[in-house]
Amino acid sequence: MPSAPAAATTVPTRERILDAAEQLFAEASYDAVSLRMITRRAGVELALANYHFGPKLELFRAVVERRASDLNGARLAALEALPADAPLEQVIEAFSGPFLSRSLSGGPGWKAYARVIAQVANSQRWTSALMTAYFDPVAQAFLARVRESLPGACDEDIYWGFHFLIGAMTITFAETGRIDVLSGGRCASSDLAAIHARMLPFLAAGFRAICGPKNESPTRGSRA
Amino acid sequence: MPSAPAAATTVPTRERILDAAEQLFAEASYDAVSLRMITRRAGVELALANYHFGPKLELFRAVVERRASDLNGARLAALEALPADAPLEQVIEAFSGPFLSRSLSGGPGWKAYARVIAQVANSQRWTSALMTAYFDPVAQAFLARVRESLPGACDEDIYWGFHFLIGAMTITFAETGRIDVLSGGRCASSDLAAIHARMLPFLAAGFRAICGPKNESPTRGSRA
DNA sequence: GCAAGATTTGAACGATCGTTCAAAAATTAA
DNA sequence: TTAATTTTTGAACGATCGTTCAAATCTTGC
Repeated sequence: MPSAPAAATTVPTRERILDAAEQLFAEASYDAVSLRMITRRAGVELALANYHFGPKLELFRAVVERRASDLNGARLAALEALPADAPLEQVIEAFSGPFLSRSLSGGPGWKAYARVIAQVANSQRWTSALMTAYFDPVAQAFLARVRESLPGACDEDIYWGFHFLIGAMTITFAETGRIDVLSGGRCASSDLAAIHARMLPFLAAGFRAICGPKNESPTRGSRA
Repeated sequence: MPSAPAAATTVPTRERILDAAEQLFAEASYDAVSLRMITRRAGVELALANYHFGPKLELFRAVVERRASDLNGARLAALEALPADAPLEQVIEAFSGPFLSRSLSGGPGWKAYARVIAQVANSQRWTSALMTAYFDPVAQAFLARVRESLPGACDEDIYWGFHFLIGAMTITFAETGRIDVLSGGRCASSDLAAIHARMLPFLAAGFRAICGPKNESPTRGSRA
């Protein structure tokens, strides 16, 4: 850093470990990935993982943390750039767009990161320790904007709408490949363009359906 | 089975192992659960897991398989019981209802099973081996009914709608507890009644939004 | 050049993993 | 009752796990 980026700049050990861990944690669960697999892929000695990050859990946390601030910043900027009367579609786009575009064209690191986050978001194991710490503030900012664009909606409906939204986004970023099999190849998990064209209308319509100003009375007689 | 259910019928070893495995696989990932943890909870010797199920992967598969046929049967029955012109909401209900009701009031076994399936559905690891084998046939039957209730919709839109639906259902059954934290306790992951009241309208509206007979041209000028 | 600090190495620790196996116990069939 | 079969036991196998540590190496400040 002081003076010599002359030759091909070598990637620092810390980042090499993070890159390898990110890739492997994207492909398998936390427990299925060993520190030896990570350091082997990074091309460094096993003990360096502990030297730079401490216990394994801290390394995983560091993987989640590394790109979180950039993602959160982009999301917040997109939310703040919205006009005061932005329609729901634009609000959702401000939340999902930064993640989608990074996963689509941010390089293999972001692609892997998106899958790691999908794994984190779908397991109760990481909810309090990771999701709450790194993603809830932005989620709250997003929900505040959703509230503005759905006047009259009650908070609970909005929270549940957000819950379904996170589920749809999560399985999308997880890229399980099930839709590829199910559709006989007509759809591809990796086709983020197809996703982008459909996810927004789907989620916005869903939100509006449950956040309408008057829900039918829950004690309504009809049982169907 | 032959003649003597006289005293308190003891649970066969095979099922005790399956029950313990189901509980533990619901709480943690496949790799985080060891055969020793399973047999310890089941109160049997370690070697019995291998004796009855073979390798660990086969035990996991057996856990998934055990309740699959009952669930699939209930789903297919609900689909076939629909009138020919059933609206989309009823079709989705026929698919989600049997799972929701079992998770809600089918006992702790079904509750755990729902979380295991959520885990399976969200990881590419199990897609081909488990999801395709046990759940794709019913999914195809469901999609056929969806197609009928959305005349004019193209297949790709329906597949992507199903994809988002599975994502929303998956994160719901996973019960990560994130919505509990995010909402400050106003919503509960385990409140399946609240879910049931909102998931159907949300998903049906989403389907209709992307399966409309005419999508707006993707090259439409407006960039918002 | 030389001392001080940061980084890397290589090996080892105890623990736990999935799996295997021969012998004991329980069950079934005759 | 005996013989055949199924089920259970208890112990061990080699392998891999996360973590630790002292020594070696590299980097930095003087």
